[in-house]
Amino acid sequence: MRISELARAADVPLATVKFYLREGLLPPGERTSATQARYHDAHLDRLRLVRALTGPGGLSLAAVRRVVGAIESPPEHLHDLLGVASAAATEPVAPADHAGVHALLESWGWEVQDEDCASHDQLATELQALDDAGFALPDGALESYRRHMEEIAALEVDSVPTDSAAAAVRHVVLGTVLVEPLLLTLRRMAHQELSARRFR
Amino acid sequence: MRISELARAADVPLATVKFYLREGLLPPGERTSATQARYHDAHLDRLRLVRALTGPGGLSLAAVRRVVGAIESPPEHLHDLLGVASAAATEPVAPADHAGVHALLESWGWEVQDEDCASHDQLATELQALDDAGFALPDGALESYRRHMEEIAALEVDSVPTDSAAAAVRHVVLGTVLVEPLLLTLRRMAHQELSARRFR
DNA sequence: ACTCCTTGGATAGTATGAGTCTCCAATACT
DNA sequence: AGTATTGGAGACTCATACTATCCAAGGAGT
Repeated sequence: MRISELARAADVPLATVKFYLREGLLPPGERTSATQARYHDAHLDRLRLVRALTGPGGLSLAAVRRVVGAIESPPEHLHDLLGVASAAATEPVAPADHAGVHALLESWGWEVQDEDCASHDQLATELQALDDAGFALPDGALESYRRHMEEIAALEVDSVPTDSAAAAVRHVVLGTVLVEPLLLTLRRMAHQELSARRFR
Repeated sequence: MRISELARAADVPLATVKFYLREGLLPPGERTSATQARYHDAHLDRLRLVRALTGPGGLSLAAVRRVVGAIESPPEHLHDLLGVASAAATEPVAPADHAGVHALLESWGWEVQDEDCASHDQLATELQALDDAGFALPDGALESYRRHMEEIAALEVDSVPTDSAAAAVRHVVLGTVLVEPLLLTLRRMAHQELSARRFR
């Protein structure tokens, strides 16, 4: 298909498609002449992926760039792949003091540490922010959060397709990014529901 | 304290404090003369709240404006208060078709519907996004997500302080906004951990 | 009283992110 | 032949969240 058809098919303004091409979020089409190129279903899929990630997923273009980078050069080991995909979708955070976090993880029996400890910094930063805001988590809350997230993650890890690397990355990225708002909305709705029962 | 002391105490640039005053995120100080005003601990608390919400909480100033609005005119019924606080912290979304969502909620025994259905629109939009991206939730995933979020919410609703309206709003807003990134990070770390066990 | 600092208020400027618009000469369809 | 479309480049726009500059009035230290 031609660029204008691609744009129409994905319901994205032509100027934006050109912009994504310039930014390398979309690979260039297959040139048929000096002023013409042809695009395929793969381009359409990619374009839809970009829109899903920037729109509902709320990712910045920088994060999307990392994600498509991960898709285009998948590491050979499936486990690393998941890590890369998940890291790509996360905004990087400044290094923090994560001694406390290490102790916590150990008490949970979590042994993985990505060598740069990015997720530890993340967690430490977030706990610090709660503290700075003068918000104390209720007793056992963190433990309970961990337990629930672990169960959710278990379900999700089991459903990752193991046949093709591309499919696995796609699944992991979308599952990570698009399910997040869903979880948060369910939590907020549950707050509504339970507070109605409790206080009315 | 004077404005410069306020700024220093909260570790916020003076120019930014002035900006927040202009924007109404910080109430004006108590005037002592034509060119002087005095600020109190309440101002410092507010300033720290704003920074916690915009920084780690990741809220836009528009959302912060809604939140402080909710804090300044608290509805008299505690339940409504929670709803307002939680709605204030959410970016509004365009109305969507939520017939399917209604059916879903009914099957969960969730009966609350805020009259404008904002959270239903939210949920419907997110499910739609998943669908548009060609991502099918594994069987029973949604149900499982709901169950876990309900349990988390139950814990949280029980820990809301019921003594003062201001304390309740503060708790709800911070708990909603600052715990969100925490939950997501735990989920991602759990993915790492479980995928390591599963695929290595 | 004199000097220098700080304040509130207003206006203007900056940085970043994410597009959007305009032109162009070179094709491509009809 | 004539109109429409293309790729490419550059400039422009819009929003958000600050920063910076300027000012005249008012306080503080000597």
